[in-house]
Amino acid sequence: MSEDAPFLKPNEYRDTWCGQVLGDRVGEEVVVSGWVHRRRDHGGLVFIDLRDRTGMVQLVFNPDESGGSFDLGHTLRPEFVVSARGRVVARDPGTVNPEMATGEYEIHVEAAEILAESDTPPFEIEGFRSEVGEEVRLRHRYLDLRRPRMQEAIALRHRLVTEMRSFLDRSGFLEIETPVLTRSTPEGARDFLVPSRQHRGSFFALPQSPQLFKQLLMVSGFERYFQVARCFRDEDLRADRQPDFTQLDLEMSFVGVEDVIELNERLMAYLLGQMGVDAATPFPRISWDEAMVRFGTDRPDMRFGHEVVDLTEVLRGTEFKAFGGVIESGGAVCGINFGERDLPRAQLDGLIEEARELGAKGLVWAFCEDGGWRAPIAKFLSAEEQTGLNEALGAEEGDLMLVAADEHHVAAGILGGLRTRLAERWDLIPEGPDRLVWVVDWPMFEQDPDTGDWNALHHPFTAPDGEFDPADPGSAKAQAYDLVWNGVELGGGSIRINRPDVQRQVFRTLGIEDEEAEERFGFLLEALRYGAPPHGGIAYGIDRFAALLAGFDSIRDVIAFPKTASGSDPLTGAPSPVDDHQLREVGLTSRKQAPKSS
RNA sequence: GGGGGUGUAGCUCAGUUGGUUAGAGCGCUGGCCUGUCACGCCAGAGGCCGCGGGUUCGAGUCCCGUCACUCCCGCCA
Repeated sequence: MSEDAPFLKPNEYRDTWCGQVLGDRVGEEVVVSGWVHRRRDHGGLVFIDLRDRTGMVQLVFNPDESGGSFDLGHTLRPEFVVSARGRVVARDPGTVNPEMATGEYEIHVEAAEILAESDTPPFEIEGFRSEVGEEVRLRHRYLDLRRPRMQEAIALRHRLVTEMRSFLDRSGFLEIETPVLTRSTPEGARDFLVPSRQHRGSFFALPQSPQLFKQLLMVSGFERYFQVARCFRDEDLRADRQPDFTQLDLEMSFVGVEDVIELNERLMAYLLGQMGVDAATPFPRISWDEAMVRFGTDRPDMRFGHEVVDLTEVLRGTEFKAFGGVIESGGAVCGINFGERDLPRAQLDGLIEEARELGAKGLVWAFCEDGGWRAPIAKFLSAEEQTGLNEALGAEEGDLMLVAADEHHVAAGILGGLRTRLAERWDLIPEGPDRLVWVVDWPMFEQDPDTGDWNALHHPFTAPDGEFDPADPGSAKAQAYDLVWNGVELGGGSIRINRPDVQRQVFRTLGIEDEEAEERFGFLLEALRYGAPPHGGIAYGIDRFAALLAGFDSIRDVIAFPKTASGSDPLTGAPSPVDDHQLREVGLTSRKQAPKSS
């Protein structure tokens, strides 16, 4: 493991960590304890790899030196918990194991004791031959977590959080806890509900974030707050989404966008430095509008090009109906040049299928050939259009272009989605530093195309940039910012509204009338009447942060006890039915009896 | 809620056109082995082919349903 071994006060079980059996201990008598990692029984000689948190060391059971403990050596099995006393010896040159940190040394056992036996584990703690399925790992998570890779990931997460606390402490932030049992404020994600026994028929909700409480703490005058906060959202899961997850939440008073960004840029530079990440600083900024146009997403991966190009003007008036029709009805045609690439027809068809999964009605592929297009639809496009498209996309001989037509944001979104998916498959990401980027100048609202309702793009407490004109919500910009790391949304925040009249105005725009706002958020509106300072902050996804640092695709690998994609825990069997007595106490009846588990 | 993938021994997987007694590697158990380190050699045990139904003389294989895991879309202020 990379971390140094912790201080050890010798006791009956150990005076030395396994990973610390090195040259300076040769000739000494040591006591070590740990788990049997592997056993190599030669009959007259038994080798045991003993593992603890710090690493591994080889024990040798030898009839000349081990005495009565020699027979015990034969009975050891994987994952037995063993304590052994013996002498540290430098191995003969021919028997050194260069793969092992302690491979030049070994312990010649003089006495040993089995502290606990183990059933045969359902899978090898460190399988070299294949990766064990995730369901089995989660079912026996306590064994999965014994694997050095998992121990490192959990330790890395600890170091990340420790450095966060350290930096913020030095910067004058106070860590303050906020309630987990709180009030449901049904905005955004679905709430997890907890029935109240003392107030039958009423419910607590688990917080989706500490948003409102941290604003209240600013009203209270703490000025700088942070929290490593557990958050809960009852939505479907993904590789990067769990129903309960952890945020680094922070908030500051008497600040504007620049102040929050400045502090967080220093925080991130410090953390990345501590964690050994090579990242370019300062972090560039891109407006939300520009990100959507150039990359088709609000979380652009800036490590590589192949940006979205608007081809609408090149194709205005085209004979090809699939493009011309879309343009006439106000839509756009967008394309990406993916560079020189030779793909069989089947893979090109596969791309069309992937585009459909992303919501495309269709996708056109084309190769630049002899200055024109080689494509199934080439015959519908004039020579001028073909050369114009190649020029707009900067296409050279042999380049593959993918083109989609739809409303502009839809077409750009599809291509941006393909760009992200193809980045790794086609090795589009060059070697080089990581790219963190601030996405700024977010719109305050987006309009639901079906209902015409306005929804908050960030959240309803985000301060507008400048004076807010309720008559024109569509053009209002927010003082909001997201930090995006290699295309992953790492965190986001905003300056908050600190005036009750503005807050009411925003609620009204969102269709929350004064009476309803009073009912749901009255405590916040009231607090804002008692001298709320200008304030703003940000929240980071700690699980995602740790997963990126550890090189895992799924945040489950940096969470000790995560849930499966269907939101259950194979280890404990949660969620589970509860008996009628428990339900009666909280005044509930179950409409549907869940099947008894196990 | 929708789509894709997977489900066969403890683990990772193979299993042909529907055809005899379902295989491999690892692990496990027993035996042998004094320098191994993914030890080696010999022998052995181990199966509800996810579950339910159907087609068929015959189903791991085909059909229908269902469950679990996984990835994606929707959803995630």
